[in-house]
Amino acid sequence: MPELPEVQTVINDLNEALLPPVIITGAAVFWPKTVAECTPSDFDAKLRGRKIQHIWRRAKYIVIALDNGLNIVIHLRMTGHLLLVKPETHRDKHEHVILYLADGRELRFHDTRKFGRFYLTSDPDTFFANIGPEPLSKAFSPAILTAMLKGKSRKLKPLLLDQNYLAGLGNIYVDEALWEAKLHPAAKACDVTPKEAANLYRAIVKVLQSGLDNMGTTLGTSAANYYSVGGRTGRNSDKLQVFRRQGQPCSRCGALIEKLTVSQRGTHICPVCQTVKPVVHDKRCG
DNA sequence: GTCTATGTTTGCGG
DNA sequence: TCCGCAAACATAGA
Repeated sequence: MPELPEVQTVINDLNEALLPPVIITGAAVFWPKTVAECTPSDFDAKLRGRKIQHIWRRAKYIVIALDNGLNIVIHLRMTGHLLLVKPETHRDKHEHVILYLADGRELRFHDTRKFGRFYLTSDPDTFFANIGPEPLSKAFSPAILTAMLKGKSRKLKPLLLDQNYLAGLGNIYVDEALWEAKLHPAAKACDVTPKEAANLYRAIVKVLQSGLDNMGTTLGTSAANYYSVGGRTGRNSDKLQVFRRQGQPCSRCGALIEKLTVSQRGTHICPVCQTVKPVVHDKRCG
């Protein structure tokens, strides 16, 4: 569910809500698989008494830095949410982890599908060693994207979804960025010209920035959908041009948006704006 | 009731 | 290298 803008919104809300720095007095785990490679009692023992220094993001991971160099790394996967609540709040059956805070509040992890994971690491650099560049950082540019696409025979959609290539994009923002750049999700990476790559770069930055500006994309109203700490929903669904808009007109050309499957993922395109590029090379790239 | 799809990631086999 | 498929789970919607 959450992609870069949603994860960043959660982090922004947490950083605001957890000032001044607060101490974790204990932890409870109700679904052990949520806490990877650590038993519930180990998890509690390692976090007890630690002060939360600050919270930051890498790709779709939330990193909670503690005062002893340990970091809680959280991936929300499809349906994970973090909630900051008063202790008397009834614990929902989908709340699988609770961090007890010294000021009385509780940071709870709610995850209907139980795909979300907590990790503990003292070495974030190693933990994130294989993750691709952050699209909104200086580590990413039109020239870098052009170089990344070069020689790759994969289709654009699975390439952009691959966190080891580029960090933070998921199904929504990939579809939106490809529409924005007028590129077909099934086009081969190596067929993208440098000029098109520059357009794609700008499109990625634009759709992510729109998501951030609107505090994320919330698609429905059920608990399985994205909302930030405190239950706030994002407003970016109003800005979507193709995602789950099949049958509706393209805002650029009026053609009806179509839904297809590319690399086993539901994919939304304007069939007129996003034409499939002809195969330039016979076999491979470069 | 039944069947399908789901915003993520990983691992397997061809 | 790349792709298709399955799995980890639960629920909403048709």
